[in-house]
Amino acid sequence: MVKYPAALKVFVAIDCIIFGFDGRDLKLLLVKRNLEPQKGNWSLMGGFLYPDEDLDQGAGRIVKELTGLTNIYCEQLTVKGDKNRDPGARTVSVVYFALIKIEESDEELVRSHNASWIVLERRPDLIFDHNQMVLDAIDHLRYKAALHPIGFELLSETFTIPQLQKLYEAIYDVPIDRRNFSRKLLSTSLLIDTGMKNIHSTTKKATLYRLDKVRYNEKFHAFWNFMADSSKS
Amino acid sequence: MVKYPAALKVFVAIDCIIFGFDGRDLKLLLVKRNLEPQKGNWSLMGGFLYPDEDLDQGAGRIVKELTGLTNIYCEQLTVKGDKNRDPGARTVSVVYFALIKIEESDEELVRSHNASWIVLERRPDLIFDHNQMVLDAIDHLRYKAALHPIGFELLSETFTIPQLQKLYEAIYDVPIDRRNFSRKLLSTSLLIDTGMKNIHSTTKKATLYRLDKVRYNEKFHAFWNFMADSSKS
DNA sequence: CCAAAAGTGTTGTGTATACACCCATGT
DNA sequence: ACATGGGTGTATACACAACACTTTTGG
Repeated sequence: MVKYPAALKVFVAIDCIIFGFDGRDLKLLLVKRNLEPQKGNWSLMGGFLYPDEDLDQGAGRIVKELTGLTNIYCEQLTVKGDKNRDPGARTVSVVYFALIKIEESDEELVRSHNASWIVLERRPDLIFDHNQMVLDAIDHLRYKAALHPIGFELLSETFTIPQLQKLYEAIYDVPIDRRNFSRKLLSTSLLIDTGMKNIHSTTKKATLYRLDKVRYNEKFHAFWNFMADSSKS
Repeated sequence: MVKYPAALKVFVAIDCIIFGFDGRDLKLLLVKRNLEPQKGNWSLMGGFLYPDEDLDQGAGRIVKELTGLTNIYCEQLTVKGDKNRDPGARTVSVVYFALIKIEESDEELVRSHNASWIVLERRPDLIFDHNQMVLDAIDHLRYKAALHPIGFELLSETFTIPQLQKLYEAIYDVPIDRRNFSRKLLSTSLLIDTGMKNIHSTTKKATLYRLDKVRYNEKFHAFWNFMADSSKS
């Protein structure tokens, strides 16, 4: 048994960037802090890593605590460890990237944590280096959604192609040709026609599809070449 | 000033996966440990994060200590923090991914650390979760090299197109058509003809190119669509 | 009947692939 | 001269972008 020098120990935090989509805008789930430090300011949902949990477990715990959801899309994004990033103490923060379906999250729970869904472009200034974390996450979302079919994680179980298109237009902030988009999506064979129509429409009712989960898992790792260009590592 | 509970502190290590290419094989720079724990077994080069350094600085320090090199391609890959990953103590390890030009590394220094360049496919079993880290890194290399021109980081300042091709064939373990490869590379306008030829060849001498660093930096983030498919996150 | 949104078709352009052919070099 | 490897050309298929047209629905 070897002893490591205890002076090297640091705090390990986990911060979660939680994206949602309401049909028009991309949103972030942010917390208005009601305890020190930085009480009253906005931040990402986070917490310290517990001694008895793995990193992914910790992220799952934090997301569940805020939204009530368990089986969501959640992946590790980066680690931030600048020596002065948290003025309270040397802290290394593992940043997680989560995509959830807003309407499945527990409103009650969200409110009780003093959190809200905030439109991405209208987000407030965040504490510490959380602003940079969000910028990293937006880059990552654009990068990843261009190559892998993760967009579905932000929509409900059934969705229409026009809804999906609005999502991609929100992610990349560009208009997309309706006809080419539709054809490309249908050719992925990831969509299953439910036979139902979107009854909420006031004009022609769009077809409701659901995701073919088997094909989704098979095809997830294959490149998609979906959006022609994006940015960032 | 707020106090965080000190019991939550953990060790933060940095482990570096260092890739090289010798013209035929992809290689890893691995260390045969000469101190406990796991003395005599192979591992990645690593160390603890110092209290007065940022994470990227720590990775730079560790790579420099082993190779003597400073301005190399080095990016954060993942964080591993399974609660039992290091039996000595709860440790979170930040894994870095580095690409270096083998011939520029300091042989003396490498030897003095009990390290060697080992052909990727013939690597020994590594300690802790280092095997998984290497697998992650190979995936990442394939993924990234398919989209961004990082291959150049593994070749010398001047290189020939056939050399570059051998590198990509090693990365993806597939044969590539010489003519299409050449055309695709030349069309990137990342290559500058040095006017020199590879004098080591025994047949027709290939043209030596060097990287257009300005264009490289401009184009780095644009997708490349280089290899048709790869795998992984 | 008309406006607005959904669905389907066509066509041109560019990019990737699969080939064939010529050139330079050392033995 | 010939074997080996480097360099250039071309035809085909396929994917993508830019378009026009038809259908459904509520008012």
